[in-house]
Amino acid sequence: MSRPKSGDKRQAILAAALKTFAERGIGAAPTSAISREAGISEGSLFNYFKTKDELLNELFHLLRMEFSHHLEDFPHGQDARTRLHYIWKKFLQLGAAHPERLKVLAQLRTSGKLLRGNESPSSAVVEVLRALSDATKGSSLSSLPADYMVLMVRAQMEITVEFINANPEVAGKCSELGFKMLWAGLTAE
Amino acid sequence: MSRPKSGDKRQAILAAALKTFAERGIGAAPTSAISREAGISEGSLFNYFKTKDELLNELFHLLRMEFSHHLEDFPHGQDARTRLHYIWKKFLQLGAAHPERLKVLAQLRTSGKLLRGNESPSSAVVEVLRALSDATKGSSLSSLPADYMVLMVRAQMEITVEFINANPEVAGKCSELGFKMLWAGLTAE
Amino acid sequence: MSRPKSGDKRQAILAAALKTFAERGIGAAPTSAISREAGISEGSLFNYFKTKDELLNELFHLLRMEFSHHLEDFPHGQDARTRLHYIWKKFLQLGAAHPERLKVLAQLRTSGKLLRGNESPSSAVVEVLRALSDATKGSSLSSLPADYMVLMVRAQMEITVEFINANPEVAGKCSELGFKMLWAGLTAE
Amino acid sequence: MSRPKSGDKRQAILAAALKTFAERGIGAAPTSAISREAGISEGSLFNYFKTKDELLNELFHLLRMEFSHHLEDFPHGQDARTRLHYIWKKFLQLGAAHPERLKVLAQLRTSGKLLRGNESPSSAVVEVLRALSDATKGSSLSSLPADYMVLMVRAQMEITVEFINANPEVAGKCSELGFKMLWAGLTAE
DNA sequence: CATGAATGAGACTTCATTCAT
DNA sequence: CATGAATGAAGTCTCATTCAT
Repeated sequence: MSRPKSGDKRQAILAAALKTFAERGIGAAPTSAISREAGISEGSLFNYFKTKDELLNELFHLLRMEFSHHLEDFPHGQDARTRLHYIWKKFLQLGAAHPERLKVLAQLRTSGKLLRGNESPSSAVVEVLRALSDATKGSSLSSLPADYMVLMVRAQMEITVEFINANPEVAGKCSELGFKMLWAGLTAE
Repeated sequence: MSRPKSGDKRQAILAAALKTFAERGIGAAPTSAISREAGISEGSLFNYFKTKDELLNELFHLLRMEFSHHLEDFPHGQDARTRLHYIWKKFLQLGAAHPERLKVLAQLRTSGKLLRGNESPSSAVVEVLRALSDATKGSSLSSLPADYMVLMVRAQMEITVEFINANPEVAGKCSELGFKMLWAGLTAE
Repeated sequence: MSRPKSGDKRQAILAAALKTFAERGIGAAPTSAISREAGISEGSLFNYFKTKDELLNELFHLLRMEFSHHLEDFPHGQDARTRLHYIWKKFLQLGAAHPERLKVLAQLRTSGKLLRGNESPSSAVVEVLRALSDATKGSSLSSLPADYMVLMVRAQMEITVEFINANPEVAGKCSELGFKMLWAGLTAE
Repeated sequence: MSRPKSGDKRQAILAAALKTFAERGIGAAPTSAISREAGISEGSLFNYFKTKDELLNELFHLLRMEFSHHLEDFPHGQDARTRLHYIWKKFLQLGAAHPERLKVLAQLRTSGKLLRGNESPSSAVVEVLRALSDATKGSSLSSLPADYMVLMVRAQMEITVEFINANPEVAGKCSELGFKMLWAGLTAE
C-alpha cells in the first residue's frame, strides 16, 4: 500500500474508478475518464497509483473492506443462525443501496489483474467463518474446508443481490426464502 | 471453384480464442494473438467472424452448447435428486477436465459484450429447471422464481469446480458434501 | 486496352463501378462491392482489370467516349452558335438523365489516379474546338489556347448541370441564360 | 503547469496536411504521413484534431479564410468591373503563388467529408455576390440564382489558374482575355 | 505535487490482390 | 476462365504512462 499524499484525492480517485467501472466496464474505462470523474488531471492519478493495475487492486481491497464497516451492531452474543442472518440481510441491504459495488467486484475478480495477497479475510469473512463453524458443528459438513463454505455463502448472497436488483418485485420473497435455502443447506442432516 | 471456407479453421479460431482468453483474459487478448494461435493470418480471422464481438458471442454460444452434448445418458425417467445429481457430477467432471472453459464462460458473462438472444436456456438448463420444479413441489420454495434457483444451482456448481481446481486434494469431499448441501437447501421444509 | 474476355462481363463491371462510385465515392468503394454489384466473384474482377487503377482509367475513358455517341444528329452544316448550342443542350440533357456520370467523372479527375493518354480529345471535344474556332474568328480571343477555351466551356457546362440537379426548379432559366452567358463571353468584342 | 498546447504545432499540422494532401491526394494521405511531415508523433495529431475528418474540415475552413485575408486593399468604392477584376487578379496571383492550395480545396470539396456549416459564404464570396448583382442589374441575367453565378465565376477562375500553372507561358494572355470573356458573359445584352 | 501535452506501442479492421481448387 | 478463401500491409484511432513546466 502506498503512503497517502492527499487522502481526499486518493478517495476521490477510488470513488471515480468505482463509478466509471460500473458505468462502462473495467476494460472500457480509460484512466483519463477516471481522472476526469475525480476532478483531477490525467497525470495526477499516477501520483497516487503507480499503474492502472495498482488502482484496480486497491479498489478491490477497499470494496471488500468497506463491507466490514457496516457490521457495527453485529449480534456477537447470539446463535449462529441469527449472526449469519444478520450478515445476509446486511449484504442484501448494501447490494440494493449500492448495486455498482458488487458489479465492479465481480468484474475485478474476473479481470485477471488481481494480485495474490488481496485475499486475506476481511472481518466480515471472519464472522462468517465463525458462524459456519458453529452451524455445522457435529454435522458431516464440518469436514469441508472453511474457505469452500465461505465461497458458497458469498456466491449465494451475490446471486441473490443480483437477482433482486434485476427483479425488485421479488425482493422480499428471495431474501426470505433464499436464506432459508442457505441455512437448510448448511445444517443438512 | 475456390477453396471452401473450412469448418476446421473456424473451430481452430474458436479453440484459439478459448485458449488465449483463458491465458490472458478477454480484455488482454488481441485478435492478433488469437489468429497466431490458430495458425492463420490476422486478416483471415475476420473472414470467419466479422468482429471480435461476434467471435465472443459465438464462443459463448459454443461453450454453452457443448455442455449439453455431454448429457446423452441423462437419466430421464428417474427422480429429481438422481437427475440433479447427474448434472452436478457432469458439471464437476467437465470443470475438472476443461478448467479454462468455465473461466472463460464467466469472463464472457461479465464482459458486457454479449448480445441478447444468447440467453435462451440450453437443454442442460431446461433439465435443471424440471428437476428443481420437482424437487420443490409442495415446499414453500416453489414460490421462488425459477430463474433465481437456476442461478443458485449454477453458482454453487461453479464455486465447487473452482475450488476443486484450486484444491484437488479435496475434490471427493467437496463433490459429495457440496451436493448434499445443495439438495438439502432445495428441499428445505 | 486489354482484349475482352467476355464483353458482357466487362461492361457489367464498368457499370457496377459507375454505380458504386456514384453511391459511395471512389475512395470508399472497395472492389468487393463492385464485383458484388456486377454479379461476379471478387477474383474475377481482376481477370478483366489488372488493378483497381486500371478499372478507374477505363471507366474514365468509357464515360468520356459515351458522350460522343449521343451526337448523332449533330448539325454539322450549321453556324457555330447552333452547333455549340446543340452540344450545350445535349450535355445538359445527359447530365439530367445520368447525374451519376458527371459526379463520377469529376471524382475520377480529382482522384490523382488517372494516367496520361486518357486525355486525347473525344469527338465531342473536336466539335467544340471547331465551333469555338469559328466563334472567335476575328476576335482577340482567337489568340487564346484552344485547350483553355475547351476547359472553360466544359467547366461552365458542368457547373450548370450540377446546379440544375441540385435545383431542378430553375433548370429552364439556367439552361437558357447560362448559354447566353457562355456565348456572350466567347464572342466578346 | 503543463506544456501549453501550442498554436504553432496546430499550424504545423495543418501545413503538413496541406502539403501531404497536395502531394498524394487526400485519400492516399495517411495520418502517419501528416504527423511525420509535421514533426510530431502519430498520436499527437489526435490531441489537436479528434479525427481525420475534423482535420479535413478545419483545413478547408482555414484555406477559405486565408483567401479573404488578401483582400485588404479591396476597392470598395469603385465600379463592379473594377471590383470583380480585383478579385480575379488576386485569385490568379494566389493560385500562382500557392498552387497546392486550390488543388487541395477542390479535393476537399469533392471528398464528401465536409460538414455543413463550413459552407457559409466567405467575405470574398460576399464581394463577388455584390459585384455580380451590380454587373447584371437591368439585364436578363439578374434573374439567375446568385449561387449559380458565383459557381460560374469560381469555376472560370479555377480553370484559369489550373491552365496557367500548367502553361505558364500564356499566363498574361489567359489572365487578360479570360477576364474579358467572364465580364462579357456577365454583361450579355 | 499538479498539470496535460506528448508519446508510441498496439488494437481492431479493411481491402487490393493472389492463387489453390 | 471462375471462384472466394487467404493474405498482410496499412489505416485510423486509443490509451497508459512519462515528463517538461
